[in-house]
Amino acid sequence: MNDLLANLNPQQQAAVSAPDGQILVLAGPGSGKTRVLTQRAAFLIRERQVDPYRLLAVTFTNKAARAMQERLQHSLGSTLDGLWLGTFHSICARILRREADVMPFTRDFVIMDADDQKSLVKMALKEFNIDDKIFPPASLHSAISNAKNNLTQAKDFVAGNYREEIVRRVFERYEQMLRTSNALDFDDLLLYAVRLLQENDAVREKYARRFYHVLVDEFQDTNMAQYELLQLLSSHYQNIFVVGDEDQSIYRWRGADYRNVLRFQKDYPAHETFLLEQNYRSTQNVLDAARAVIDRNTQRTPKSLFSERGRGEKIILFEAMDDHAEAMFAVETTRTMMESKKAGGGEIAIMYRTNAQSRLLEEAFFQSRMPYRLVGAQRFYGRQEVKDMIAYLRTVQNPADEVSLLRVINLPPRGIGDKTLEDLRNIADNAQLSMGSVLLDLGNKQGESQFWHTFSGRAAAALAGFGALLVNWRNLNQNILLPELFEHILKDTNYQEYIMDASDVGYSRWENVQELLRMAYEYSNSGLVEFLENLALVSDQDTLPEKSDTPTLLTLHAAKGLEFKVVFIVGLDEGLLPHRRSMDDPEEMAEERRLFYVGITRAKDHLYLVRADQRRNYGSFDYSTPSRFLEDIPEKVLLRAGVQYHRRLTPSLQSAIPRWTSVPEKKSSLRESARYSAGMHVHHTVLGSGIVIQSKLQGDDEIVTVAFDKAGLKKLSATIAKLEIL
DNA sequence: GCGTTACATATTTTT
DNA sequence: TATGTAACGC
Repeated sequence: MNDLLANLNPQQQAAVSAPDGQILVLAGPGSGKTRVLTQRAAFLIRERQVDPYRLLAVTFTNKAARAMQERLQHSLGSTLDGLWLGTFHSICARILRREADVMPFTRDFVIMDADDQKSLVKMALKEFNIDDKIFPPASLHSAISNAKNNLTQAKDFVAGNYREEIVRRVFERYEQMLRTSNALDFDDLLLYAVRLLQENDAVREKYARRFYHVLVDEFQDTNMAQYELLQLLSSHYQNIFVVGDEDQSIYRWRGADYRNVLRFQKDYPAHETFLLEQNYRSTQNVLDAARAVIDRNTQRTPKSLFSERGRGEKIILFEAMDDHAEAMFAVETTRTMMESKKAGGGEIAIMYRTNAQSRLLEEAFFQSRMPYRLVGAQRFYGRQEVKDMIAYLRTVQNPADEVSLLRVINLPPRGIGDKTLEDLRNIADNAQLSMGSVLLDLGNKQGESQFWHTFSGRAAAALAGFGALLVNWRNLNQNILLPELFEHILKDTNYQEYIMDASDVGYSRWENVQELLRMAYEYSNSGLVEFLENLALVSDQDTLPEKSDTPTLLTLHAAKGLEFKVVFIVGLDEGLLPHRRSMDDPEEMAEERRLFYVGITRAKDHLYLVRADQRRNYGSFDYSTPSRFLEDIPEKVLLRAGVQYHRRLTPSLQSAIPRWTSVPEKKSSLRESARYSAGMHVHHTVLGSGIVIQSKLQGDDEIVTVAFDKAGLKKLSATIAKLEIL
């Protein structure tokens, strides 16, 4: 019967075939977590004859949802008709659109993204004349978001001090603006869904009786609203299967609370816990380091990860002279590994704490003339031109959406300035209508509109002109396919002309617009509502090229869920990792530790931990000290290299540490006679001064790689080139 | 409405 | 340091 269980270890099998009820699977990194979740779904469908229709599977990312869908299809080969599988947000959006009748918005509500949310907060601040220096919009928004994640609505928000009173007022106005715009923000999707299920017995029963089994991925990252949602949806049958790892919770700042794992255990005394401790990814050395780091966190379920892959290579701890040398080391070592076929480019990743750190790495790649892939940063959906077009589409779907309307109403410039907008705003307010409704009225009736004469002649004409466009697009939307509507908008607005200036920036902008248009073609069969929802709920992460043969640069956050044969973690200095902003809060410090843990456990075979003794901060050069996390890694799994000042270590310890070295993987051929070592400052009569990146012995010669200040990177033979050690 | 300049600001960003 | 944004002047 059980080819479903065939390739699973006993722990995994037990979890997959666990009885009904509440099941908690705590799965270490690389222990086959996703596999267990997928097989559990397959098992329920095939072995327990659960109709897919009665199954709900929830993930955090679209990527994870898609992966699960594909695997499930693969292992069942049958149809998954009726199965609900999606992200928390998409599932909530689905429920809310279905039940919109009883909600304070209509079925075709739009979803506000992070930028829109920020705009709304700014608009509220402006209205209230609040100084955005004293109350930064970002901090107010995060206060609002936190409240919502904890299921507090504006009307329930109680202010305990002056600051909170400001928050309360902005919150209220923000909420009002969302309502009049017929819009929900990300947090609302969860919040309203939970409220609906809590307050409306009929609706709750409908869903709870449908979902015989609920399955959840990345459970440690759930916030309070998500936890409640799961409880409500599984409230009838109480069959809930959650998979997670407290040690990989790195989204606390977004409301994620790994203590939901503890709450689960408390809320469901009859639950069963399964621990997945066998790691199929990393060598034992990597796991030992990871464990040493994470063991210092409390409030977690102790796990002892083990691997049958053997000890493996030691972990290289490279201390560079400065941040340039750090980048150079990572890139040069990458090159060496690729050239010697130790690893393909696609199997190598360089990870860092902050996006800003990618710059030096990119420069180093550029200098070495090597291609690389940068994850994150350039966000397609964040591009001005993409946002413009989305705003047009959103205005067509929902003219009440003020953020979008204001974005496009004078774009390209069509003579609707601030003064006109102010009038429009007042007239709309007086008539108790949205600005969009007034525009539509003007567009429809032109001079006959009751509003026409409330504006000056020019303004009325300009507004009516745009209103007419909007009316037309809305009609088109009823009658033609989405991509055609899109093309009409482009044509009517001369948008191409507007963004296509002579520069190549203009051209790439136009390309982005066309890419969006291509995506619209894929929605020919569904429509505008679906297209917009997807744009809001699908991130750039999902559009990343899956496979590549070039090394990857990415933040530690972006690395979660991935694995690479070779991993570099750079910037292992106090202030960077752990980040300086986490210093005064133990919870945040614990999260920095988990972040490091996540990074370490991405490595299959080779792990390089890299830091720099001196790095450029904003303006100035600063000395830095090694990350405190490095101290926890047992010396026996480490191989140290690079310059070592060890200001933090006692003299006795210093002598215990081998002082050396050169390129680690060549250590067998290393001889005492190596004159140069990484980090040394050297001078060459022709090439000038520079820093030694690496040095390896080759026969009787020594090949030294030097990064020259002016001449760039050179490989030199020590017997021929005269290199003076400074 | 647009381009310039001065100025503040600099963590992570699943949806 | 460098980057993005706000305010200013044309």
